[in-house]
Formats: sequence, C-alpha cells, structure tokens
Amino acid sequence: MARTKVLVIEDDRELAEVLSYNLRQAGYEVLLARDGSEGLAQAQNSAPDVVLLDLMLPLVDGLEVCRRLRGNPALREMLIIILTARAEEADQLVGFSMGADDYVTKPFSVKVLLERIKALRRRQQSPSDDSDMVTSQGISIDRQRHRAVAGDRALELTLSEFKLLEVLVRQPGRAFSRTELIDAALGDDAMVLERTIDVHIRSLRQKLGEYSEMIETVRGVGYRFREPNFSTP
Amino acid sequence: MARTKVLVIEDDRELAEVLSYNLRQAGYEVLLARDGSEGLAQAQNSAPDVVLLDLMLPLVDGLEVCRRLRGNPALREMLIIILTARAEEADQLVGFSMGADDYVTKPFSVKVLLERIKALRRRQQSPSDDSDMVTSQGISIDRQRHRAVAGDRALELTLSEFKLLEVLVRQPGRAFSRTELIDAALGDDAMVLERTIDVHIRSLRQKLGEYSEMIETVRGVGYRFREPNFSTP
DNA sequence: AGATCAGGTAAACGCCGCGTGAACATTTCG
DNA sequence: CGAAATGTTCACGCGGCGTTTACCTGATCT
Repeated sequence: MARTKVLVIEDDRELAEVLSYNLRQAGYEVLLARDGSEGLAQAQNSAPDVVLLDLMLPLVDGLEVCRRLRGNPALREMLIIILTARAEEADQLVGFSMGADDYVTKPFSVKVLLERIKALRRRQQSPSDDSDMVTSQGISIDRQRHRAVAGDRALELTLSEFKLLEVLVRQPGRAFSRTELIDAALGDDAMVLERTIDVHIRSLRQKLGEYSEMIETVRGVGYRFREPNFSTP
Repeated sequence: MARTKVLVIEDDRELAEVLSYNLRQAGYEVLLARDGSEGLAQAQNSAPDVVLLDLMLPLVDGLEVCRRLRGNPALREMLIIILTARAEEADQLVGFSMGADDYVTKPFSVKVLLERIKALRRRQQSPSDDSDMVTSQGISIDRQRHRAVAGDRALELTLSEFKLLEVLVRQPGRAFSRTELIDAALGDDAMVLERTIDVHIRSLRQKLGEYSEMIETVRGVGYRFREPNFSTP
C-alpha cells in the first residue's frame, strides 16, 4: 500500500510543526494547511487518508470544513479527526454530527493521537479497497505497475496468474469457487473448464515458493487466500 | 441489518444501568456482563457488534479481555471501546495496542459516548460486507470464508460437516428430521440412507469438543441445535 | 426384567476431488 | 515464418471423504 497521507489543517504554526515532525517520524506523508479554505483545496487536490482538523481556524470555520469535506463523495473514505482546545460537550456533539470520526481535546499527547489514528485506520481497511496496491501477509500486488512481490522477491507472473492472485489477495480469507475465479480473473465470457484454475493455481504456488501455502485449498469449494490470525496446524 | 448489539462489561451496577438505559433508548440491543469472564462468555455466545469495556474488572482484567476478544477470529469485526477512570496516557497506549478502537475516560457524557459509537460504526460499514455470518452459543459459521469457530478455536470441518452444522446453527432450537438434514445439507437429490447423518453428526460432535452438547439428539425425530436460555439439566 | 427399537460407534470400501505432468492449442514476438 | 511463451485440456494416481455395513449401547414400554 502507498504511504498514508495526512493533511494537517492548523493555524498554530508551532503545533503544526510538532505534529508534522511526529507524523513523518511515524512514517506518514504530511501535508500542511494554515486555514480552512487552503485545507479544503488541499484535501480535494491530494485526497489524503486522514485529516487532522483544528476547529478554530481563520477564513473558514473548522466545522464548516468538516461538513464540506463530508459532502464530497470522492473523499468519503477519509478519516477526520478534530483537534480543539474547547472541551465542551456540546462542541463534541456538533463535531460528531458533522461527520468527524474522532475528537481530541488540547492539550493532547502526540503518541496517543498517533495511536488513535492507527486504531481508526485499522478499522477503515475494507476488503473492497480498490486502490491500486494490495498487500497481505507479505504478498503485495501493484495493479498499476503490474508487479507482484512475495516477501522481498519480485514474482514473474503471467497475466492470468497475476489476475488470479489479485482476486485472491484482495479478499484474504474469502473462499472463491472455481467459477467465481474464472469470472473474476479470466473474464465472465471465458468458456473454460474449471480444472484450468487448478493448473494456474499450481504454477502460482510454484512461483510463490516459500509463500505457496498462502493459497489454501478449500476442498469441495475452491481456493482461498490465507488470512491473518487464523491458526491452521 | 438486524439491530446493533452492544455488550456492556462493567462491574459498577449503577453505571451499567445508566448505559443500558440510554443505549436501549438509542435503539441498541443491550447485553450486560459484570465481570471479565462473563463478558468473554457473552461475547462468544452472542457476537455483539460493539463492546463497552471497563478496565477495572473483577476476575479477568479488562485489558486481558480485550486481548482475548481480538484473538478470536469469529469476533474480528467487533468494535471495542474502553471505559476507564484512569486518564493516564500510558494506559491509553496499552489499550490501543491491545486492539481497542476507542478509549473514553470517566466521567464521560453518555451523549458523547453514543456519538462515538455512531462515528465508529459508520466507519465500520464496508460496502461489500455481505459475509453472512451466523453465531449462536459460542459457535459461529462464516459461509463466505467457509470457516467455523467454536469458542476461540477454528474448526477443521469437511464440506458435509460444515453444511450440516450451518443448517443446524441457522435455526437454533428447531428440530430437523434426518431427511430434512439430508435435503438441506447434502442436496435434495442425494440418495442416501438416514443413518449417514448420524455418522456426520458424530464426527461433528467430536470436532466440537467441549461444545459437542450443542447438537442435541431428539429421539424419534432427529437433531437440533441447542437454543439459548433453555436449561436442560 | 426382558423385548424392542433408536441412536452411537468403529471399521471397510469405493468414489470423487485435487495435484501433477505432459500434450495440445493459442498468442506473442523476433 | 518459426520459436517461445502462455493458456487450456487431458490422463492418471493418490488420498481423503462420504457412505454403507455391522455391531454395541442405552432408552422405553409392557
């Protein structure tokens, strides 16, 4: 997956610096905006994954920013975390009703903030994430570059193998019937015997090497990509 | 979707009452547990969507509860919100690292808590989340992943065993004749002796281990999955 | 208590699903 | 056009799964 992009909308220069530094340290890509309208523009331009939003902003109020962001369908998936000095309960309620995902009152610990981001992000990762990169269990697939990697080794896959692996990795744990795999990977109109899938799976497993066990056989059903936290002795 | 189920694990009787009342008012279905082990048991039995978890609990510590809940593959979608009197930063960090989704310090406003739940739930709803999972009495079945779990242990079932268990768990308390089970689980056209079901039931019970009693024999009729709140001494 | 019947248990066996290697067909590319 | 790579089909063998069979255990009724 590409690096997580965080947009910080904060007019307090010093706080912005602190946040920016710590976020970068934590491996995030950071964008800064000093007021509401700049923040809205940046958000639309660069589609960040997370927005840290101060409520007291010049030009455009923070809540208004929040509302406008949520109103943009293209930014639906974005996380919005409100930062504010006001601990009033009423403010929090308004914030949430505007579609904020979290509400943190100043002063706050940067570490805790980072953990909150992480917790929210973990939730956010949905199977139908149709971004161009998919990673699971040490295997990643880059649709744009048409590249697949197992561990630190690049895989040389044929087109069918690539598509097949992609379908499986996109939804780890989900079991696919051979017919589903044919439709999804080779095209709905591919008139092909089901056993064809077996053969592709076979060559895939060969090329996966030590990662071959990541593709599990579900007897009587089809195949499945191994999902985390499942012990299969 | 069915109503959202919230499990409150809290030993303070009064607070539990307040939460319960407000949650019900807000349209949630509420379950209560007064200590950690009861909480774990309830969670496994009824697979709630959200868990409100006090940290200071008798018998089993809240953090331990959190860790165990996250370790259960059948409960991965569940939201965990920690409630605590301790506002220490270190606690929060530990909480998040245990997989909690949010961390709320007492005293807190119930309204704000409700909004937090709503915000998290909104995030949680993934578009392609039609994984029809069924859970009852600590046994859950995931048709999409083709996986079954008893308590916190994954079951390795054959296809017939899986289908059979699914039929039973889908309607706890309902008694099925052997013929019905053959039709429903093995296909209407399966020409098979009724005793075949007995054999599958047997291996199922073996694999279920301590949960074997969940499949009840109805003499002269067939089999039945145990129904909640029916004490059979 | 004994007869009778329903369900539990263990083992035997045949078939089917899957893996595998190779042959055949198709596309790509020099 | 020929060669190499890719995709598909076929044939075979193994192992596991489902079914049957036979026998045992325990419940129910008179």
